[in-house]
Amino acid sequence: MNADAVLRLLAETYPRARTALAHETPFQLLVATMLSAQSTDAGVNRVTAELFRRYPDARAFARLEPEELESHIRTLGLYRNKARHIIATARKLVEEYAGEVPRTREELERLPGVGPKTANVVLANAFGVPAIAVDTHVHRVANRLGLARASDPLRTEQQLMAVIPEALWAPAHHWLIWHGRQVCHARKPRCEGCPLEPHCRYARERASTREPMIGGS
DNA sequence: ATCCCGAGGG
DNA sequence: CCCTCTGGAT
Repeated sequence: MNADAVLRLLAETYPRARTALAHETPFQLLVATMLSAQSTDAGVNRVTAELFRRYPDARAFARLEPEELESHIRTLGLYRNKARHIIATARKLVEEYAGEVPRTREELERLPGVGPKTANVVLANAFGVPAIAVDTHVHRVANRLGLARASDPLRTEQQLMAVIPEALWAPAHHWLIWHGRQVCHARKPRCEGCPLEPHCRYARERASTREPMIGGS
């Protein structure tokens, strides 16, 4: 593997890759992240622009009826679960945290509809807590590049944090996800034109064996 | 037709 | 561990 090269390329391509969820407060980032499952940033940003204008904070969301929220987020998929969870979380925030978002992983994961991935995104992007959330894409890309080698997401996160300088953890998280979606697909990766191809173990195996051993997920 | 930046529930 | 929820992108 070639961690230095990967990190250098990461720094170069990151500004173009950044597809952050639009938000102005930790609560808004929490909601946007909960909406992002099985959806695109563009789609989420499109609905939250209107949503956050009308319902800017946890207190406003806590008063929402599910049907009302569903009508805003229907195009994002999984809308019933998302609406139910977001409202339940908003109500819990109002009742137990004075409408604010808690800052610990344990408290975040106790909110309805908030799991390890969502908690990590909020911790890293709203509260500056060092973390690299490992999802399907992060895991696959890291494996292919040789930055991490594990079937266990926790182990992968630790390996990534060991290889990547702390200042780059947040960018790396965004970049790995973006790259996994746009370029390094599970099935049909677009290795042609990928700036990492010369450093990528997967690309090498793919070129030589026609059936690479390093897979997705 | 197939896959998805996830969580809850059986 | 496996299933389900959903529309949208490819």
